[in-house]
Amino acid sequence: MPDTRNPIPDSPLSTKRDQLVENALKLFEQEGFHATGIDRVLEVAGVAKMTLYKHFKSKDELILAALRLRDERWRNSFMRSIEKKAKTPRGRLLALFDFLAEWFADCKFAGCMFINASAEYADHDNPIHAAAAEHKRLVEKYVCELAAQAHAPDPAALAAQLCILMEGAIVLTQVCPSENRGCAAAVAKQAAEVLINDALGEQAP
Amino acid sequence: MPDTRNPIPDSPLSTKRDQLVENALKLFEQEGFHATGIDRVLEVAGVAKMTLYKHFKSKDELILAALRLRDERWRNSFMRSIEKKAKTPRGRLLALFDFLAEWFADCKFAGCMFINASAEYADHDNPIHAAAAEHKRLVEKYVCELAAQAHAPDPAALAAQLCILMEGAIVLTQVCPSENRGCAAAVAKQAAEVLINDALGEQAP
DNA sequence: CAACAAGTATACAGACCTGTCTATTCCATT
DNA sequence: AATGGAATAGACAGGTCTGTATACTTGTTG
Repeated sequence: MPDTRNPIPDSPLSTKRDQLVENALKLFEQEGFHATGIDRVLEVAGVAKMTLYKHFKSKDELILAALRLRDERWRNSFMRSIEKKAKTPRGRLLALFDFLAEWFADCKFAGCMFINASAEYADHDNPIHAAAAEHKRLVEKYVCELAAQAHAPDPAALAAQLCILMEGAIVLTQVCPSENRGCAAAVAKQAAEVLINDALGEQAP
Repeated sequence: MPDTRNPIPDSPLSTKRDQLVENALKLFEQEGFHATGIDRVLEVAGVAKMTLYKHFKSKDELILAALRLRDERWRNSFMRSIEKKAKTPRGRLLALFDFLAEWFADCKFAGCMFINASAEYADHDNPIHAAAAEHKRLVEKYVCELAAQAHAPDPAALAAQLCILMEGAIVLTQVCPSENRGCAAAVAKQAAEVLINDALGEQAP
């Protein structure tokens, strides 16, 4: 089998498949899933249609690949950022919301791709919707681990509360981008502080 | 001008226009906006295509009409329910989440139509997106009034926190419908209790 | 009865969509 | 030089979408 990768092996766009997923990800995020046609993806990626259908069975498969890439990247960036921002478990629970603030400040912020996917593919049995649910589950699992490290008496309960705050901040920033909405992350962080104090006790370790 | 309304005047479906908006509302909510074609709406509503385009300039206008109806109905039901559930301002702030729990329990719950609209029409200048933002603004305004009646020192801040909790519960219930997700409203209510106590002081009036 | 407003049925234009097919080119390895 | 895998361009099928045009029916009002 010949090496068909481009001159820089292991570079992010080393294969046609990667180019497709990469550009599909951007377009689906910015424009939506139904609103982004296959032809638009091909045009932006600079790839022929037959190449797409050699790598993916259908548009839905491409969407799933884009969501998988997004999930992997987002959670990696999320966890690395949190762990860099604070060293104590309690500090990290608060840092969740600093991460959100930075994300929202990106001028290309277009909401959470997984929430958007759930909205467009409402059927819960749809693999796309299922992928979105799995992403949220994994995020909550990580937050739950942080809560456990902070010795919360009921880590799952605290994690559930904090995740609800996170999702709420994401949604309000997406729906109401202007107004005083830039501060949704800050508001959520203040609320989180109260909830964390309530769960862990005021004296922070 | 002749009275072309059906025999029962002021009934919910007294005009063809009402039939269109009513059925469009249901379909857009259950299936999504892009995924619901005009023809499907016409079929379900039992109305001819020309009639639709006599009443609405475009599909987007129909979507806007459906969203306006939804906003009016949802907020009415929301406010009436809250005010029935509790008599004290503090109790009403908590009752927000009982309303959500009932909403989520509906087997046809398909998330918040306005969040979904924002996802499908990402451009903030799009009138559909703007209508969604306005809806959220009005909801928050109402919550803010409740917070003021409860004598919160900073009603806007408390309302912002509670609204973030509400949106988070809505989104998580939509994205992760199964699992232990039915309890998102209950988790949010517990968090709200802590936040309300923190804002108002423990002794409830 | 005549006029008119509202709605209907149906066909159609034109665009766009996903997915398939074919014939060709490129290029690395053998 | 020959082989064969990967990608290409481009046409195309078959469907769906929005929106328009036309001709017809119905029922009410004056």
